[in-house]
Amino acid sequence: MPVTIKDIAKRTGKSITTVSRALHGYNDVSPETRELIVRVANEMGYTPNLLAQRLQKQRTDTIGFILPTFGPRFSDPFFSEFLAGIGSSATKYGFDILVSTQPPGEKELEAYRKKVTGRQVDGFVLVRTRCHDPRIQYLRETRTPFVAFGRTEGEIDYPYVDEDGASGMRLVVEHLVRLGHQRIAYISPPLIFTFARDRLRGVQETLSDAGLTLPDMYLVYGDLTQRSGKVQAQALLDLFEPPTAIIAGNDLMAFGVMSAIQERGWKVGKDIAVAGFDDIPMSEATHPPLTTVHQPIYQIGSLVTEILIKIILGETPEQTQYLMKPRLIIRQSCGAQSDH
Amino acid sequence: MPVTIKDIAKRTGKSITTVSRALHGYNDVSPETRELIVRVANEMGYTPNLLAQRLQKQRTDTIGFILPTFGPRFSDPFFSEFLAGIGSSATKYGFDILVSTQPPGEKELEAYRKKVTGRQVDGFVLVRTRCHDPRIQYLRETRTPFVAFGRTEGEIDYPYVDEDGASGMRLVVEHLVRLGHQRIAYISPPLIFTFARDRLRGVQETLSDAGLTLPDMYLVYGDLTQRSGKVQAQALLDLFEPPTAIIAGNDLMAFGVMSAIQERGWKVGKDIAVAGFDDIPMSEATHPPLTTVHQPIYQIGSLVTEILIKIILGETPEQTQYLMKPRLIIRQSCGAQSDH
DNA sequence: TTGAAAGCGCTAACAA
DNA sequence: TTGTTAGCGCTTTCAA
Repeated sequence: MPVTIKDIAKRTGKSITTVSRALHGYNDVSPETRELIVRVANEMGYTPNLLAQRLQKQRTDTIGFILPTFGPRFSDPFFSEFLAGIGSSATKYGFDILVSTQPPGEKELEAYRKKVTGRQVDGFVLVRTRCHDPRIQYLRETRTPFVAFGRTEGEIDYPYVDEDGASGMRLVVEHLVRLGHQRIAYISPPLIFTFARDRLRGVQETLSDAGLTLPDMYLVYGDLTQRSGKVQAQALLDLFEPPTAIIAGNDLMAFGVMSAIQERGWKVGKDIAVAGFDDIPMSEATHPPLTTVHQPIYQIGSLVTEILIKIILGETPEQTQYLMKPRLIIRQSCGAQSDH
Repeated sequence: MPVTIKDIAKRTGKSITTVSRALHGYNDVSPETRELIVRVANEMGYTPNLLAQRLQKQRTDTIGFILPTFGPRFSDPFFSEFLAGIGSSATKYGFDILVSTQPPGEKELEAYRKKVTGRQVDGFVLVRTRCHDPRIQYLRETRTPFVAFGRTEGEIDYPYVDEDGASGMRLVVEHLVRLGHQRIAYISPPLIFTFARDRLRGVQETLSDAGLTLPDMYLVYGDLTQRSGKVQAQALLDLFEPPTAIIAGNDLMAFGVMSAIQERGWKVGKDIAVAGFDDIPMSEATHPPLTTVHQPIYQIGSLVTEILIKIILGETPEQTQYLMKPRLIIRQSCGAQSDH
């Protein structure tokens, strides 16, 4: 049986109230009493029942995070790293993380609703925002605190952290153009995601600034997995006039592109250039190492969570919308030598 | 303000008790009363306060999972997939998952203790068990339900699911020996992990059964990351008599090995064979696709959680210790053609 | 400086 | 079939 303040009260001959106050370090308890109570509490191995504490306080010190899983082979390294980032801030502020898994769709909102109305969490961290995101709408309506990694379309005002995907792609395209590429293809993630539209826009605009275009046959779509990157790349390579460079909307797909190329006996970075986006740890260990746009996922997870917690605590964060400037990591997959 | 049963009681003119009973579908409530209460509850948008419910029930319907993070670039895809597996079972039984992050070490046990004594969780899912695992000792002492993915050393009896790593490595080594390899090197994960010892044992025993050995210079250690796989492989390739095959203790390190080989202009699967362990999704998309041992991470996560929940619910699972038989996935990184 | 008492929202034993 | 009452473990007003 776990120790309660009642047990401590009995043991010390003090009242429950006094015990509670002593344990919280209030100054309306005599030093001797406090000393006694604290000592006994330690001896008995007391730790507060957080459920009771929270019921009383009407605050859970818990943030919610719902993983958008897509079935068994769901292993985007993104989420491990992001979760680690959330965890670092949560721990720092003594918050817990309540995680559940739920594929986007009908029942998704239900999962959020249950946690909100069940008063299980004080707020949410959102990822993979969509252009029209029902989650954001719902959380705003219910005035539930949340911070998102990613933006939506339209003029809705809410706290977010995002990386400027358009600028990121600008760096990539400019790099390729500088290397002399004219026929550049792009494998885009599904356009329901806002980041996908941003990145596509970045590709198109930069291409057009350089006097080039992204013809329809060079624009294909993948589902963010390596497998789809490979499949789409195969189609691109089968074209009568295949591209000389392929940009993938994320690193995972870029890996697929590389293996499609290598399967034909061609050399990545020599016969054909490949670039990705995200700079997941694995991208420096591929052959050749992947040129990509760095995205500090851990730091973003950590920042998002910190903002959220401040909002929950009623502090007003000095800034609630961050648009991070991306950085191009030049490795060897585009043929250029690394700069450092 | 959220709706409580008190509000419903007031509105319907019934007592709090009756409302509670009607909402739970007890049969000692008249049909009309029940119908009325349920209707009003829906109208008012009632959902129970889970905190209160749990405080009363003395059960949290929550399982704990502590991620062993190792700093910013923590993105082992293993955890995403495993967590998705946990989530699938948890959702099925209406359980929540409380996640926190904590690197192994001094404060690790503290993290478990806080959740246990704070009565925040009903039990734990453990991963990456170590040969002598303080977490298991602690949870057993406090009689906290838990199920582990992985075993420990010694004769401690507890519920676990594990894959037979020794048999897995046997399949790999036999495959390589069959292909004619005599000089086989092995990059082992840190031996504090039980799975690392199992896999090493499997390599050594099978080698010795085949009349071969694993000389000291062919046994090196990595930390499970691609980077370390690469570094260790470079050392192996620099040997006066380099191995003709390199087995990595996990897929991530195997990727590192492949890129070390390719960096020298050699061909994986032709000049030198490479094998991994885990069969993470990415391993079929590398170039060449990686021969490895399949580990159904999602299913294991799901099974572990299901067993745990049954234990928590007081049911006696028919079986609490699973040792899964591994399956070799032959792709092209060892030079053999895929079977299917 | 201390304690009695109320209440957070809920469940359940008991009585009516 | 229904309501009264107590209590889960805690915090906090209020009065002493």
